[in-house]
Amino acid sequence: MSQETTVHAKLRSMLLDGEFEAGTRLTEQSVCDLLGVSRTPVRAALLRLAAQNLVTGQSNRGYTVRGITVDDVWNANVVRAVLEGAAAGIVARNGLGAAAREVLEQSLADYGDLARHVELSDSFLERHAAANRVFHDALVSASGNESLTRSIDTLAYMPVQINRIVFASDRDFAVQTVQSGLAEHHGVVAAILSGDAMAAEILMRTHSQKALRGIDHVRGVLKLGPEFRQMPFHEFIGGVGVPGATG
Amino acid sequence: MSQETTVHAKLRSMLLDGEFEAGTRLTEQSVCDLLGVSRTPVRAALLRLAAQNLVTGQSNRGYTVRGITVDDVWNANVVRAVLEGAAAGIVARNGLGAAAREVLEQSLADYGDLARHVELSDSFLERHAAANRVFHDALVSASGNESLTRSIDTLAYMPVQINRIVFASDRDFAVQTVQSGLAEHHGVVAAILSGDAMAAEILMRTHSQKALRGIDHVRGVLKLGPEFRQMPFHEFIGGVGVPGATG
DNA sequence: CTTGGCTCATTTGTATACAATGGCGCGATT
DNA sequence: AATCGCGCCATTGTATACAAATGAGCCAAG
Repeated sequence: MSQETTVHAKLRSMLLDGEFEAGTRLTEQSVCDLLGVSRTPVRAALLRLAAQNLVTGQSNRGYTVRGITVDDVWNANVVRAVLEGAAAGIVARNGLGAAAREVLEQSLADYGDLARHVELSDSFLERHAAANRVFHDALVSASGNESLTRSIDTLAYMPVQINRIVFASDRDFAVQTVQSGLAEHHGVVAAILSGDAMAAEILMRTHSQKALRGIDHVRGVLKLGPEFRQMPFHEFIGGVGVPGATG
Repeated sequence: MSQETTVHAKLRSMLLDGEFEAGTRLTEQSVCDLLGVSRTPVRAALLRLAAQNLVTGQSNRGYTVRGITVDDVWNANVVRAVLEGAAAGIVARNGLGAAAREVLEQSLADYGDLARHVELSDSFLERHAAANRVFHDALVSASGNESLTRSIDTLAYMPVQINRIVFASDRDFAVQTVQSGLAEHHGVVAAILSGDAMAAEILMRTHSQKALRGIDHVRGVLKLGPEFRQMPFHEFIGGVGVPGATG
C-alpha cells in the first residue's frame, strides 16, 4: 500500500470518528508530523479529502476540517437514493443483461437465506451488508452509465451503513428491516423484468431511502429532538454504542 | 494562477478537443516536457483529471487518455437531469427562501427578455447561456443539499452547453428551444410555489433532458445513424463547425 | 520451440530544499 | 487613538534528486 493511500485512509477515519474538532486547521506539516511521512503523499491525500468534502482547502492557507453532521449524511443518502432509483429506471428501460441478471438473482437468493435467520452477530451483520452491497452495486453497474456509477461512488465517502446501527439498537426493527428489504429487492427486480421503468425507479428510490428511516429510528431511540440533524455524526453514532459502525 | 491550475486547464481543453488519440499514454514526464513545468504540478493536475474521468490512471503505470464519446456526454447529462429534477422536488417540498425566490424570478425575467429577441450572435448565445445557468444553479443551491450541489458540479467537467451547437445548426430549432425553455422554467417555478414536489421534479428533469434532445437534433442534422453514440465527442461537435462549443 | 526466471529500463512514488505568496502584527504617522 | 503601510513569518507551491516498483525483453534450460 502506498503512503498516499495510507495517509488518506487514516485521515479519513480520524475525520469521520470526530478526532478533530470541526474547524481545526490542518497544515500539511502537522499531518506529516502526525503520521511520520513527507509532505508529498500528505498533499495528495489532502487533495482527495478536499474533493470528497471532508476538509475544505483555501488557496495558500491550508485546510480546515469540516465537521460531518447528521445532516450531511442524511443529504448524501438522499442523493444516493435518487441516483439508485434512476439506475433502476434505466435498467428497466434498457433491459437486463444475462450476466447482471445472474448477479442480481444470486444476491436475492443470498439475501433470502439471511432473512430466514436474522441474528445480531457481527458475522451476520457483515454478510447482510455484503449481500446488500452486491445487489445495489449490481443494479447501478447494470445501468451502464459510468457518470452515474461514479457519482454514487463519490458519495460513498459518507457513512452509509446505517443498518448496523439500526440493527444493534433494536432487534425487532432489524428483523423487520431485513425482511421488508428482501421484499423490496424482489419488487425492484420484478419491475425491471417487466420493463416498468417508473415503478422500478420509485421502488428503488423508496428502498434506498431506508437508510434515512434508519437514522430517524436511531433519533427515536436516543430521544432526540429535531435539532439532531446538526449534531456531529460521530456523536450521534456514539450514542448507540456501535464500534466501527461508521464504515 | 498556479501552475497546477494552468496545467489542469490546458490538459483538459486539449483532451476535450481530441488532441490526443484515445488510449495514448500520458507519462508525467511527457506532460512536463509539453508544458514546461516540473512534475509536481503535473502530478496534481493528472490526479484531478483522473478524478474527473478524463484520463484513467493505473497504479505505478501512469495515465492513459480516455476518449470522450458522445455517449459519455449523453450519460453525464442523463445524470444531471435526474439530479436537477431531484433538486426541484426538494425545493418544492421544503419551500423556497426569499433570497432564492428573488434570484429565480430575476432569471425568469432575464430569460423572458432574451426569448423575445432571439438572435444567433455570440453575445446572445453568451447571455442566454448565462441566464440559463443562473436559473439552474439557483434551483440546485436552493435545495440546500451540498452533496447534490457537488455531484452536479462534478458532472460539469463534461461539455453540457449543447445549446450553442444546436442553435448554430438550426435557427428555427433555436427559437423554439429558447421559447419552450422559458415556458418550462416558468412551469417548474409554478410547481415549486404550489408545493407540488412530484410535478416540480418531473418538469425539471424533462427540461434538463433538453440537452439530450439537442444532441439528437445535431445527429439528425449530420444525418448520422445510431452508431453516433460511439463517436468521439469532439468529432461530433466539429461536424457542425462551432468553435469553442465544448465549453 | 516453449517457458521460466532474471535483469534492466522506464515510470511512478517519496523526500526535501527552495521560492513565492498571503496574512498578521507592529510601528509610525496623522 | 485610529489607521495605514511595511516587513516578517507561517504555509503552501514548485523543482529536483533519489528510491521503489512494474513490465518487457532476453537468455537459458527443458
